Amino acid sequence: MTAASIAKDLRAAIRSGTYKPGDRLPSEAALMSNYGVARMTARHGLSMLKDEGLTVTRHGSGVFVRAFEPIVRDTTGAAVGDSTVTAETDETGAGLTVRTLAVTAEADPPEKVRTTLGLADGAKVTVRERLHLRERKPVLFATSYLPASIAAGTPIADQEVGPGGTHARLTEAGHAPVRFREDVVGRMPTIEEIEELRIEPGTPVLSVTRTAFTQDGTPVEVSYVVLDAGEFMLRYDIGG
Amino acid sequence: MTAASIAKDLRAAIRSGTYKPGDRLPSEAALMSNYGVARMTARHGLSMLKDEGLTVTRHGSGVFVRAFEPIVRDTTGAAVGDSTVTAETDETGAGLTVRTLAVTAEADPPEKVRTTLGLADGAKVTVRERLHLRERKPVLFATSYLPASIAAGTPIADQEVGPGGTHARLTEAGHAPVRFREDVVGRMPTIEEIEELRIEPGTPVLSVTRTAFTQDGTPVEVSYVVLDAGEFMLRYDIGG
DNA sequence: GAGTGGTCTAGACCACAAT
DNA sequence: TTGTGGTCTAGACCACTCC
Repeated sequence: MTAASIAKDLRAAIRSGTYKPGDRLPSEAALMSNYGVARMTARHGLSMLKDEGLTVTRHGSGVFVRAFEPIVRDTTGAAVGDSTVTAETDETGAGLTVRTLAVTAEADPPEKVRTTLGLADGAKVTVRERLHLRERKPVLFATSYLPASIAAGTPIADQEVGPGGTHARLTEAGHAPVRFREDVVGRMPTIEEIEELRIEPGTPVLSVTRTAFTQDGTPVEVSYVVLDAGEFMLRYDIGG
Repeated sequence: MTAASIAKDLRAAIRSGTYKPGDRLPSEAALMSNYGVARMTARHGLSMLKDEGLTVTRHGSGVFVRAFEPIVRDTTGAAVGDSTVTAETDETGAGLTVRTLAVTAEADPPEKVRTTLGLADGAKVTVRERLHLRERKPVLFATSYLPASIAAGTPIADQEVGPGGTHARLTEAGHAPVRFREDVVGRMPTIEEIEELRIEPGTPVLSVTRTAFTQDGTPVEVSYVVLDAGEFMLRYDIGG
């Protein structure tokens, strides 16, 4: 019962404000003597808080109370900042930087993508991979798939899509996306995501599958977006 | 490095399908002899998988690969099933049961609620607390606040709100909600949420703050919804 | 160098599950 | 009763941070 009770005490202290975001918690050695327990027990108590996302540990330095100052991502997929911003721009109002990692003009789609886009066997897709950074820390990773029959040969298949992003290019090509579906799940990150987004232990990710449709209901883009849940709030405005 | 490598091996085996959802992983004793490590090391390797949400442990029985068969919750807040369903009904198409835990006709609002609803100091709110269950397992907890000036004296302040739920009653009272905002964050559950929703270790929650507005932009309801992320997918259809 | 967290060992006792 | 996971002890060595 002791590891759990250490966690309970510290949790209560954090909630009550005894320890504020950024503050250092007692060291393992301190907990050992305060509670008269073995080191592994003190450690286990602290690790519970880490698993709950309440704390972050810094090797050689200490255990600190975590803060949450989310980036608000609105319905359009843009981060909400000072002014209206669009996705795919270099700098959003929320201090986000977008880095285009890779663009492939023609690739074989994963089966899931092929069926979502309603493509024939053997049809190719254009793939865009992007990483969003907040003050140099990666916070969002997105992979978009578009039918190569639409995207190849347009700026969508280039490293730089130009002003307005892929949606502007799609519109110019007569495939204006007007309807979107976002499916959101929360889960713990994979090892790859932990490395890619440098995710703190105890932090889940939000996994968003976004599909864009034209007026006649044809899907023109499917995107898989993984967001560090410690950095984001998703905002959906419905109706009006 | 051994605990991590045990986790790595098992993770790879799960991903490759060697162990399928529901399968039992090797016991701690088996891992000890297979890898020639101490028990705590084998345990640590297994606990990593648990923290990643890949496995569930059953005391006295074993460690099992986890499944994910999400309930789809659509934009209206209803679970998507066989037919069109509405929130607040007893049985939704997805086999969800709604239990109304408590209804308070007049209560003092938390400060956050008071400002969101734009209430004067001292104004009261009607509070509704509901729990959704999937085959007896609680999966969603919701607390709704409405201005008592609107809700008190109507069926909204009763245990049973009647057909169509609170929104139908609000509409009848001339406060039809037509616009909604949902703010979604992912995080690890609190201890209370773990108990209330019986959440598996390594499972985050989705925390949704839902605000309903009338035609003239007046907020008429704010709801705080906590969903077991191991059970739900949120679906947002935008535009059209 | 002193203090911090990260990992591992070898053993103990307890609680729960299946039989 | 046997095998499983849950918890704890007491000690070791390592890696990182800060002074």
